[in-house]
Amino acid sequence: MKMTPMIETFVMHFGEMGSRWGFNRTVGQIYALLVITKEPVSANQIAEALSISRGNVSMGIKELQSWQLIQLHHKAGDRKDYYQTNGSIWDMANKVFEERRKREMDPTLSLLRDILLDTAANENEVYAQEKLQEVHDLLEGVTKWSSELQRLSPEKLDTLMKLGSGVGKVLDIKEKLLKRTNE
Amino acid sequence: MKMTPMIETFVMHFGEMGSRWGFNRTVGQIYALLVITKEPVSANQIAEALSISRGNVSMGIKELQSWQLIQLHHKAGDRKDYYQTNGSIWDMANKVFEERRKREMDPTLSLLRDILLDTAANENEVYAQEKLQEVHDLLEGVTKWSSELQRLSPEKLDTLMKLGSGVGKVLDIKEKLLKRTNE
DNA sequence: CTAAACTTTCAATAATTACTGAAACTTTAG
DNA sequence: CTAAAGTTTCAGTAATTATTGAAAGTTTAG
Repeated sequence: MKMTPMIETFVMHFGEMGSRWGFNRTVGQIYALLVITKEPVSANQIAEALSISRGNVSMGIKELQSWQLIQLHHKAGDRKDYYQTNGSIWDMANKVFEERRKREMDPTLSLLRDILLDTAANENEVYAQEKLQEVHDLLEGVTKWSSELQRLSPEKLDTLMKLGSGVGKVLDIKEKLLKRTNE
Repeated sequence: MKMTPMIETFVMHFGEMGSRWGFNRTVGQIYALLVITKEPVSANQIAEALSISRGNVSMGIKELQSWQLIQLHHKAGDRKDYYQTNGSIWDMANKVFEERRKREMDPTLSLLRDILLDTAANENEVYAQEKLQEVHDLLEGVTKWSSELQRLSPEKLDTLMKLGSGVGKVLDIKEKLLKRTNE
């Protein structure tokens, strides 16, 4: 499978960005290739298109499957495994976001909970615990908020996003309504 | 400067997480140390506490300054440079978030814009461009939304976070109000 | 201006992470 | 059951990234 220059540009760029998004270059390239290819692609085709080893493709696929970003697809009368992306771009963003939360926030949150159970041994630790409490509360807030946003329907999320900072006005309206109810 | 076990646990953990948050281990450790230390700390104290070279501390400090996460602080009659964290924990989260957006989304967004200006050379590229357009729109939406959220006052943001998925109901109310106005 | 006190830079090297490819394993057609 | 067609694993190696420490640079007291 040969990539056209346009497609190659994107695939290579996505590879470079991959490491910033929490996966390695190869994984990024494989995913990009699957996103912009309509037909399911075999592991050998991936290896050929990206000029990487078959073994590397296998590990990349495993990684993408663990992120639930790709799907296995079989063709009748063909023993090869074919792959394609799983879900819409929006689903992809959600998955990446959730996976990153798990890797980037959950371990810290858990450690902070443990530390905050300990009793401070001196004034330095008292100050430290205050700060750690703040970090904990922030992480917990973001975690809860993001998991609740994910429970929102895509349409609502879309409305919310389009609203942008206009959300401030909507919050004001809510405040007023609440006040009126309480009066 | 000697760290107590509690403080060391946190500092080391933050170092490990650092690489997942977009900076390296040393930078994470230095920042953690500054967060939980009330008094400004000198570069030499940092090197001693973390058992790393003076040069490495210098580079770490440079990095943290570029993220605008720490501040220089001078003590009267002392030529040494002392450092302390800049702003609240919430400010820190904002800075990290913005910095990551710059590194993780802006370059891709810019590349996608360029590619989308090209004319598709064949049917594969037509399909590819459709997908790239989706990715572009998603990234642009998130970018715009996050920059608008940052413009919101901390109190509003707090309200919004606490609201969680309840934001759905508020959006419904807004819809109804709009309808009434249009009738 | 000079030298002491401090900071930064960067080439060399250490540590980490990713990739290859051959061997082991799995599945299925015949 | 056997062999062919495919996939996965993993030890060795390549590539990348982080760290050290000595040298160069900067600032200021005297």
